[in-house]
Formats: sequence, C-alpha cells, structure tokens
Amino acid sequence: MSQSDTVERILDAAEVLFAQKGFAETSLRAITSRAGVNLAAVNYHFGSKEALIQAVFERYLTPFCLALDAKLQELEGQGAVDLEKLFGVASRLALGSHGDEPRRAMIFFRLSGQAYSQPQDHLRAYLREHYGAVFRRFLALLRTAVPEVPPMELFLRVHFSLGAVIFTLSGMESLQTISKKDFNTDVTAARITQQLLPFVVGGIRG
Amino acid sequence: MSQSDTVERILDAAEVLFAQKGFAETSLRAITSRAGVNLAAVNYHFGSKEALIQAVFERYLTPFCLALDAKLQELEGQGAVDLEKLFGVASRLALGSHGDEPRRAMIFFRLSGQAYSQPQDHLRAYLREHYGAVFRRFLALLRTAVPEVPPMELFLRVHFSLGAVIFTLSGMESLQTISKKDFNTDVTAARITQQLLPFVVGGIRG
DNA sequence: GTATCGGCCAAACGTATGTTTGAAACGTTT
DNA sequence: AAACGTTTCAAACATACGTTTGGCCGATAC
Repeated sequence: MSQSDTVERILDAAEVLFAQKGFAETSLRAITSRAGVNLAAVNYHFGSKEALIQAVFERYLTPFCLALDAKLQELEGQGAVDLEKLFGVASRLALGSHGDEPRRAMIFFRLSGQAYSQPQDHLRAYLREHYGAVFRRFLALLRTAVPEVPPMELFLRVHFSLGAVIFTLSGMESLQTISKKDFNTDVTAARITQQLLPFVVGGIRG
Repeated sequence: MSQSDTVERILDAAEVLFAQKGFAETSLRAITSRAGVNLAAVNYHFGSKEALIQAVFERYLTPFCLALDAKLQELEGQGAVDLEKLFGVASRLALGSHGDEPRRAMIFFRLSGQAYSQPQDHLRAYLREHYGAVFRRFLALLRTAVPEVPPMELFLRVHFSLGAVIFTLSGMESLQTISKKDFNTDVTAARITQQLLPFVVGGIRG
C-alpha cells in the first residue's frame, strides 16, 4: 500500500538504538531487525544511513521547535521575562511536547549528546541550518531576562547549560545507578530534571 | 630494543584520533599509520582495540588523579575550604597537570565526553573502579565548602557541572566557530574555560 | 484482464574492519 | 659466533558492514 508504516517503524527503531549504542555502533541490520522490516528498506526509503540519522532528528526536532517558537513569540508580547519562567517553559516543552512519554525526550537528549560529541559534521551543520533561528530567538529573549550579563558571556553560559542538560539526560541511568550505590537512595528521572532548573538558573546568573 | 617507543607512539596517535573521530570511527589502520608503526603492533602490545582505549585513558588519568589526590589531602588539612578555590585547584590541575600543553587536556575532555555519551560499558566501569575514590574525596571536601546544600543535591550539581565542562571542552572548536559567526568575536579557549568557573560556582550554589 | 507502479524481499556485492599468522630482523646473552 | 627471546613486518583471514540488484507481490488504472 501507499500508506505503509515501514518508515515510522524504522524511525522508531533507529531512534532507540542510536541513543543506546551510538550512530556508528548501530548497524542497519540491527535497526531493520528490530523494526521487523527488510534490510533494504532503509536505503529504499531514506537513501543512506546518514540520511536516516538526519530523519530521526528531524522527526523529533521539528515539532519541538515549532512549539517553542510559538511559545517564545507569545512571551515576547508580554514584556519583561522571568529567567525561571523562560527556562521552565523550554524545559516543559522539551520534556512534554511529544504528548506521551518523557522517555522519548530522554532518548532524544542522548542522541543530541552523541551528535555533539561525535564530530558528525554534516549533522551539526544540518541542525544549525534548520533550527538555529529558534535558538537565536531564545537567546534574544533570555537577554532581556538577565540584562546584567554581557551578551557574549550569556551566550557561553547558555552553552554550558546545554552541556549540563544533555550530559545529564544522556547518562540518566548511570546517574541513577551511582546515586543508588553511593547514597542508597532511589532518584526518579523527574527529580533529577527538576534539580536541573535551579542549577542552570544559578549558573546563568553567575 | 626492549625499551621501544612504539607503545608511546601508538598511544599518542590513538589519543588524538579517538578525540577527533570517536572510538568506533577510528580504525587501527588509521592509528598505526599516523604513528608510523605496523598494523599488528597494536594487537601485539595491547592485545585488542578495547584494551588500547583503556590504556589511553589510563596514561592520562593516573597522573592527574594522583596529583589531585595529593592536592585534596593538602587542602583537607587546612580546615574550611573555599568553593572557588576548590574548583580553581581542580581546574588548574586538569588543564596543567601534564606540564606542557593545555591542548592535551582538551583532547582528553573530548575523550571523556565520548566515553560517557557512548555507552562503552566496560570503560565506564573501569573508570569508576580505578578513579572513583578520588571523586568521592573531592565530593566530601566540597561538602564542607557548601554545607548549606544537601548532599544529594550537591552530588547532582557536581554531575551537572561535569556535564557543562566536558560538553564545552568537547565542542570547543565548534563553539569558537559559532561565536565568531554570531558575535563576530574571536574567543580563545582560555577565555572560555575561564568563564566556566563562575558558571559552575553559581550553579553549585543554586 | 492486463498493464503499471510503488513497495517489499532474499541474495549478493564490494569494501573496511579487527585480528592472526609465520617469518624476518634485531639485541642480548652465553 | 651461536642461540635465544623480543619486536617488527607483510600478508592473509574471517567477519560485519552499507549498499545494490533483480525479481516478486498487490493495488490501482485502463
């Protein structure tokens, strides 16, 4: 049929496996096997493995960035912006813009971490190309929230924050393992992400 | 001769290439070719590619952790510790404990980022096993510096900080590229790492 | 009913990888 | 100088990968 779900199945499988083992360590065979489709389907529908990687990002990032952009535009009309509120909005959107499970958000942050740590040049360029505008919009709004921080430093600190977030959500399980071992406490992922907010706010203020 | 420098040449080449392209994407042939040694030398001297990866980490981490441990012990004897000072010591040690070039430190942080983002389970286990003690010592000292932050939250925030540092130093070049493009300013790596300190301190305090 | 077309499939292709092999080269010891 | 253990080397090995191929199926159009 013309309305096959093969494409979606491949994207679902690829998303999970890429996040779990990285891009290079995940073979097309592992993806198609998990998706229950034929090996050749990837090259048929996407053209290449590289194109599949981009497609995975696009499927997640496009809805998120649209939602964020709308929210930002809404906030811009309300004059002065509060720092906590701005990050709160972004965080809630990142974790919940895909309706169902925050699990997908975690998966996606793991992906982002790998996109940055591995110098997949084509990927970085692609991300900047397509989603750079929203980021700049966010930065501009942030500048009005903390006018006392020089723009350049602010830019850097946002980057630092991004690192903290991505790194944390990337290694969530290992973080939980360690905290259980060293503190004998079970920590929910929600608790950890919740702790992230005051850290970021404190860091941005300096 | 029995004191060949082949091992060192391999480690040097592997360190650079792993940081540049990741573990999986770097072939033994690329490493041995850069090192100017025979392909079989890696398996002869290290046993396997996986063992080579561990050896790269060990060569860097062991001197650093020894130096850090000594410094921490020294600080423990001096009673109350200042937050800025504690992180300053760690940072100066991380960037300069290898005498010569801070370039090596950057390379190594890129490696660390990949060690975390990619779930190289054996690597994470190895690192925790061998260097976990120093980390706990650091954490204990940190607790005396900011007694107002509950231990569990402090632990998380240290992890967040680690994320910011690793993420930043991992993507240093791309960060410089972006800042040049968006702000028309050249930023030195030293400047960026310098900005990192107030961010971390602010974040830890919350 | 048959032609057409997009999607699917098993199988094969070429290539790159980590590893192993067996002999040559070298330094040291006897 | 002969024997030995260690290091180096070119070559081959087995395997896993991304990609391509050519035929098959099923639905839609004529």
